[in-house]
Amino acid sequence: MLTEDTLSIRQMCDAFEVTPRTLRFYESKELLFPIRQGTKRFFTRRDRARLKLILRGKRFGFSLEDIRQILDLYDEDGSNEAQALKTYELAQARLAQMEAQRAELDVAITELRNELKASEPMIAGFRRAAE
Amino acid sequence: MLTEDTLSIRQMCDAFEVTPRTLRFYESKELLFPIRQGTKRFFTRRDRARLKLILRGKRFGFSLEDIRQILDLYDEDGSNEAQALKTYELAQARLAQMEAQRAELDVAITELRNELKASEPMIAGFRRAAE
DNA sequence: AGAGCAGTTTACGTTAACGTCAGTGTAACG
DNA sequence: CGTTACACTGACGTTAACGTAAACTGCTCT
Repeated sequence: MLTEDTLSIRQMCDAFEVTPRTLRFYESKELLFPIRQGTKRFFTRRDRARLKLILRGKRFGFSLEDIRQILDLYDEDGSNEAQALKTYELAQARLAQMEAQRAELDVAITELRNELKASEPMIAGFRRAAE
Repeated sequence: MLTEDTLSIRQMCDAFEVTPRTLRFYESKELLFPIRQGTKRFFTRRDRARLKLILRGKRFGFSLEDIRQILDLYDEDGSNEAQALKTYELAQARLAQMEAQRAELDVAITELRNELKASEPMIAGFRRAAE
């Protein structure tokens, strides 16, 4: 109970600067698995580790669904071989996706950087379009 | 008239690789102003210039609303230095965002790559065992 | 006249990640 | 026992940028 290494929903919110709604939402999406005593939630250190990774993933712009799948990597439940292999392949696919995304971003950055360096073309471009 | 320098909606779609729905949507959002003859639309060279910028803006990650505002600025008063500056600053801010995003993406890629390296031996073991 | 396009309007559907009530419960404080 | 403080469960609302389906209208060719 109180002596356990768990946090109430409010403590959890304060610790990670998220709303209760967010934590409940993550639970509904099977990203977190707080202990349910009666109706209340108690978040374990495992939940905290997962939330930390969830928030980091979000900062990187990944969807919650992506994150949920990646989280299984960190879970390390090596009990099931087929599952491990599957998550490994998922991670590989995800990595390829990320690298593609980065490549696109690089192109866009380079382009925009050139526009800014030239400074005038883009502005002039908008002028022409509006005449 | 037919001799005018305009394109039908289909010609416009083919030229820019967008759908009719997209062009109608942009018109409803006041990003484009095709001539309406009866019920049909005819896109002028001005529409084409604007669409070109709209698509470029989208590649840079600007929202349609951002783009509309920028285009409108020059509609009302094409020769305002302050407005040009505002556009420039918007682009700069967006570039900074993209660069930050890229940096974070790099970190994520590296981390995920490490995870994959770490689990490779285990996976290899499973593969051998599965033969 | 009929078929067959191309184009049009209207309007509901989609996805993500929660926000925002509304109504109910529970536990502790005074 | 009443009030305050939190927590819980639905469930509808929100934003962006279109997709998609339904039901026309208008032309042209045969």
